[in-house]
Amino acid sequence: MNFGSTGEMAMSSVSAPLRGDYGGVQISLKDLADKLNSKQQEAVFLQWGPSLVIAGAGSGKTTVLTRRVAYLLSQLQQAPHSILAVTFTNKAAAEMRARLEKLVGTIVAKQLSIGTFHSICARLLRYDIESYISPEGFRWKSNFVIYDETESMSLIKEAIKKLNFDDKVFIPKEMRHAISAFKNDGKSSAQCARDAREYRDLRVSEIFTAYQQLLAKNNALDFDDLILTFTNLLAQNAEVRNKYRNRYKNLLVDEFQDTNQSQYRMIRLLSADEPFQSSAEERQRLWEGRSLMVVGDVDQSIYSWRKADFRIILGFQKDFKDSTMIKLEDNYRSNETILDAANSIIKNNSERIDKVLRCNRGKGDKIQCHAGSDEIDEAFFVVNELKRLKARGIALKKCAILYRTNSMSRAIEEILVRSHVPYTMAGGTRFYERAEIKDAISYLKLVYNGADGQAFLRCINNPRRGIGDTSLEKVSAFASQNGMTMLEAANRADSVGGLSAKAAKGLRDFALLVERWQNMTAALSVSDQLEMIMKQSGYLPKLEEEANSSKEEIAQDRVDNVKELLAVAKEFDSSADEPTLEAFLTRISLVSDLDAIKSGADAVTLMTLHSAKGLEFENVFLMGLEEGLFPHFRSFEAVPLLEEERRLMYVGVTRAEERLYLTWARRRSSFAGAGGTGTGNYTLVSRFLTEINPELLSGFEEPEAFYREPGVNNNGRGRGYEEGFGDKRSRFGDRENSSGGGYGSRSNGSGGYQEPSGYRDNDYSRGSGGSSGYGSGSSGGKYGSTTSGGSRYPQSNGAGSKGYTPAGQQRSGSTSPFVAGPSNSKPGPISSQQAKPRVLSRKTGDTTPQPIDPPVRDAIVNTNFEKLKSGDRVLHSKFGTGTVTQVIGDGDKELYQVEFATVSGQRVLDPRFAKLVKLD
DNA sequence: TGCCCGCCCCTTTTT
DNA sequence: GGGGCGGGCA
Repeated sequence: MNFGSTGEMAMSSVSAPLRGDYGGVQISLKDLADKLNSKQQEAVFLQWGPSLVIAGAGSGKTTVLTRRVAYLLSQLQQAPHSILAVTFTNKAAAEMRARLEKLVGTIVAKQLSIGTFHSICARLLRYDIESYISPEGFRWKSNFVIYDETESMSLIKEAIKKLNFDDKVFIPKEMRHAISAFKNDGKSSAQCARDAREYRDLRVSEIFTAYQQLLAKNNALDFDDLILTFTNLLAQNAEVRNKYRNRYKNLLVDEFQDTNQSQYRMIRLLSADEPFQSSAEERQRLWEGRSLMVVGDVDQSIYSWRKADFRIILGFQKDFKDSTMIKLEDNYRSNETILDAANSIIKNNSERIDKVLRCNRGKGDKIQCHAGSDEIDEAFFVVNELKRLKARGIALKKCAILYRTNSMSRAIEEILVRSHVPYTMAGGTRFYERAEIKDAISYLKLVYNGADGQAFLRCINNPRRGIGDTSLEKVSAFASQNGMTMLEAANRADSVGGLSAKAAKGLRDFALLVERWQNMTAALSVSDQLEMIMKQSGYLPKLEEEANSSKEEIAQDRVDNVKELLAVAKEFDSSADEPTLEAFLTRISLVSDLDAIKSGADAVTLMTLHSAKGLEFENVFLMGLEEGLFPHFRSFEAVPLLEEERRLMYVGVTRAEERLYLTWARRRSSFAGAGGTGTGNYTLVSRFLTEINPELLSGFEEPEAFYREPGVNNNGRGRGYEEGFGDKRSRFGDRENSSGGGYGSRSNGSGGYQEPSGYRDNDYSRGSGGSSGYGSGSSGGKYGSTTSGGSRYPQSNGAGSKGYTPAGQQRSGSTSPFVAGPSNSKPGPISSQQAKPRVLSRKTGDTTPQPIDPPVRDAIVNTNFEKLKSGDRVLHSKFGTGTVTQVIGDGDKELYQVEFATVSGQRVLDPRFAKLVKLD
């Protein structure tokens, strides 16, 4: 494949549509080309036909896409409704729309179809799904609902149960995953049944079929169905296919590297008749008046777990023979240091399109690295750097904290809250996943689609209507016997045998209530409906009563959340183009919390690396750079998985414009982290960090050297954290210079510290012994990797990583000058115990110079805990809320006596260690 | 029917 | 270490 050529410019000339069709957008070529480089211009000014734009990180991809749309409108005189732009997230869609509004005006922009694959498919299916019959013979009605993971999971369970399969053998979660994978590959259950060769495959296909049947029965689709169903519909129904083909003559697809087979098939079906076999002339005729532009970057493909397949992008030119390829390699986002780091990381991957990011900016600061002693310490480092940046006049909203897994947000959040640094977070406890929100939405879903059994079950006895599981089973059986929905069966509760009078009445009353709401749908706005339903159902009164009577604050939160949903509905009523219940439910089903990030307030942004794709920040903190966490231990199994992790690292690094911080914790106490079995595992720094040219880094040493730091660190940290970068750099530079011989004297001067490379060794052996650490050795174990022996590294990391060796193996312990350390630490066999005395010695006020871990925490904790006074209300992570009853001591040694409602008696807490958050 | 206890699994990443 | 779910008991 020749990725070097840029191909032909045009396939044909413009054929002008009727005047006015294109909304009268007039933008001159000069304006369209303004500030674009030649490659960008080339992409914007392409004529008809298919094209592939390889757009490196920060290469102005979104600008090209929006200008391209403007060009289609103004120069190729395309009608706004002929343009379909597909993005990967709702947020990206919103941003593209906003930028287009500025470019071509609100009225025209409103007529453009911009959205995610899911939202576009959901919208189009509303019109045409009734003409669709699935390969299994199932049908849906236009008022289908979209099932989220939980709802789809209960259907999976139901399917397994219905088939009398053992859910220990066919684990629902695995089944759901398998079915999702099939769907993303474009496979129906009928196809799976045909393809099945083994017993298990066949059973899985049966579960798949049963699941689809249940979905149809509930008139529901899951996320994957949205795309697959629409794609199948296009393939199946020529009339529908032609309708959309004639309408959407100009397709643009962003983040094309994250497209899966099902999505790609949809694009092909929409774009032009199979161009694969035809002659060049035929193809030219087919593409006359049509265009397709896909934009992507293989190096940023991070969704293979969702069956995204970046090989699609590699094969695009084969599938679309006449496609033009343009590479955008000029990066306008990051400084040279950051780009060099990004390039040095990604070059370790084998499967890529050759591409180099060229820098258009200055060198910039070195990348700041920091090893925290644990995740709290790591978080403190980040927060203190944030504060320092802020003090230098840098707005918090220009900063982002990125991490591999959502669970990592807890530590940093805690410190942010405690330090009064405002933040916004994507993900975490999701609003739409809260029980009360799902309850409220279920009521709406049931009103909208009476067939929705999941919604029915969620609402029927909530609030209590005296209808228990036994009664519901009878209703359910009656419903399926008579081909009814649960709601219909409830309406005929009298005919259902064996119900108590109370249950029967409850069911009937409920059915009537829902019916009444259904009749009022057309007359009321969404928010009015929701408000009415919440009141008349007794749901909101119940919550309010709980909030009033219960001492739990959570009860009040529930009320507030429902009111928040009401506010969302009100906002929707006033802003949506089509403020219908249907549109509201569709939107709610497809939003993610990523979309909710506010850009107004000055707050630091917290999100996962995945969520960060497509965004940019002046200052980026990348946390948790530890083997097992990032790269995640699940990726150790195979090279392609590891390469995806590396791409994720590449994405993270290239988010930064000016400053990049890379941090990790030498010990992580969360359950996850190093993939261990629980508390306090020692970690290894991520291999990705070692892949970066050391000259670009400040504060990073090869792992075995970490533990020689004490002398240096004491000096440095004695001066606290309120110093500039320059200081730090020189400090580390110092150490670099002295590496080789200077440690001996240094250690004497500082009292030294037990060389701990041994305990790391020891930690390994514990790890491989199976009790802790990752790669627990057992091949069948949940966390078992392909790791063998004492090495925690997979055997398969040959693909480009620089032969990284764990520190403990490189240096086997006793050659270090530190071994002959202070008298209070014994040389010789090193046990894991020795990790602990470091902390203990601190507490006893030992005057010997401190090892590296505690001073970090202390230096920061001392200066940052919040001064409390008697009467203050505080929140403790474990004991809940309480009131300060007494302040003991003063200054940095203040202790607080706190009375907690949940814990009998009072407790004296040291604010330096206890996590106390003042409640305002 | 509702509550409580104990167990199990969890922590990739998202539409 | 914790949350969610299921089973058993009041």
